[in-house]
Amino acid sequence: MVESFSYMVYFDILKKDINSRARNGILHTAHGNVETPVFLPIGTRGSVKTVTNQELKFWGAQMILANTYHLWQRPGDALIYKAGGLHGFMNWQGPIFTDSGGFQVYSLAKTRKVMEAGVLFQFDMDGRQEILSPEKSIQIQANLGSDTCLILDDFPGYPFEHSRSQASIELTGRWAERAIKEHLRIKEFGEPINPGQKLWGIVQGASFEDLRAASAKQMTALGFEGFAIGGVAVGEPHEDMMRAVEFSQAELPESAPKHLLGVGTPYDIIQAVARGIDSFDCVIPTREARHGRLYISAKDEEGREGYTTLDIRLEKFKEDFTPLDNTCDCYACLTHNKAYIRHLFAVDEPLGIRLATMHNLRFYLNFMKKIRTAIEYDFFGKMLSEYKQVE
RNA sequence: GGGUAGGUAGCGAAGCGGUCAAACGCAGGUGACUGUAAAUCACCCGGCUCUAUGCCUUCAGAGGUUCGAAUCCUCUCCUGCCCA
Repeated sequence: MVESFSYMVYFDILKKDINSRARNGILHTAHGNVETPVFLPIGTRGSVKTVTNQELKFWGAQMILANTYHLWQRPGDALIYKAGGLHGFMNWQGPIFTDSGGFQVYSLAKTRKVMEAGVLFQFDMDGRQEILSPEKSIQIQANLGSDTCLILDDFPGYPFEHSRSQASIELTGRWAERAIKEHLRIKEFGEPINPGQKLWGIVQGASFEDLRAASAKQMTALGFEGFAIGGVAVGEPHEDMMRAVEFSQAELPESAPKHLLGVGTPYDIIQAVARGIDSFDCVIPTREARHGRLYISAKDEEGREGYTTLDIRLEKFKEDFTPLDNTCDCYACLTHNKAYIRHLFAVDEPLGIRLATMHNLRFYLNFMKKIRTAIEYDFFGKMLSEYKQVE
């Protein structure tokens, strides 16, 4: 877009790890700074399920992710625009990242049709059909006023096939050009709610080196202000995901901020940080919390720090009056014990999933803080080599 | 003492002559969940094993009828309710 554009304008790299591509940075947005590497809790429909903005902020959430497709369907971007954009509507003062609806092209594959013009969706709420085009996605995101928005993209599920993935990067590339034009048109002639909104490109190409490289080069050439790596965490092995990250990031500007879409487990995250990823979003901590799965710190036989999970619904916790995680400083751990939280799940008390959600989010947010600290004080290499899921 | 309704897998509860190891719910268990159609979903839940259109032991107990019984008959035990 702008030839002289410098990522330094809004992304500062403060520190680089000596032994890996991990780095600490600050992303400057119209709604404040974000320390990276960062994890974005997901608030698909304008709410991080069961939790308040005040709580999120208190626990250390810096930026949240919302969804174009779902907010478009209900309550509609026109209404959100009137409310002062998503920031005003949900009264979240911090930065917001919006997904383009591209993920729904994948997750709602049964009820949509991909065409060159865009994607024809049949809304699950009322059955009406609408086309989400690359331009439409940008218009909606402009009305939402997110700080970082994404191009509409297309990607296949797993297992990967070269020809299908090639078609996806080509289509995504054509859509990317249309998205940029629309983004610039709105900035120049429209009345965007957030003039500081940045549009990021998305690299696709599954785990194929040539496709990831081609896609990354194309996105870079198009001059995006940041890059997301997509099409991962669709069922492929962890190693394939890391290959996708490596192949993509190898052809992206080092100084640009990079987001890994939809990832992941703590292990996926730390491995991706080591490969140069600056931000993440994932439903794991929130969704799994509602399903009773809690992430807690744990050490292996050798005393190395990692994490494990537990299912709080199990009968074995019926009389366990100890905290979920005695190294955790979340409200749930400081105030309640396993037996009580298990009871709340057993009788379907909403407080159960709320406590579980706050714990998992706090766990993830603390985990990212540990990563930032490790990079800052030069022990990221040690942390990286030791941190994994222990049974 | 008389009458009446019942006794089914851990619990509740269907079934009322074959297609019944027995619906369904709960409890219990296992597994999923990665840019949220997910406070959800799948599977297991008498025993054995080659996990199967397989075998064994079950529907209070005993004994019958029948080719065949959780289902019908007789007696016994137990429980709720009503009458004395």
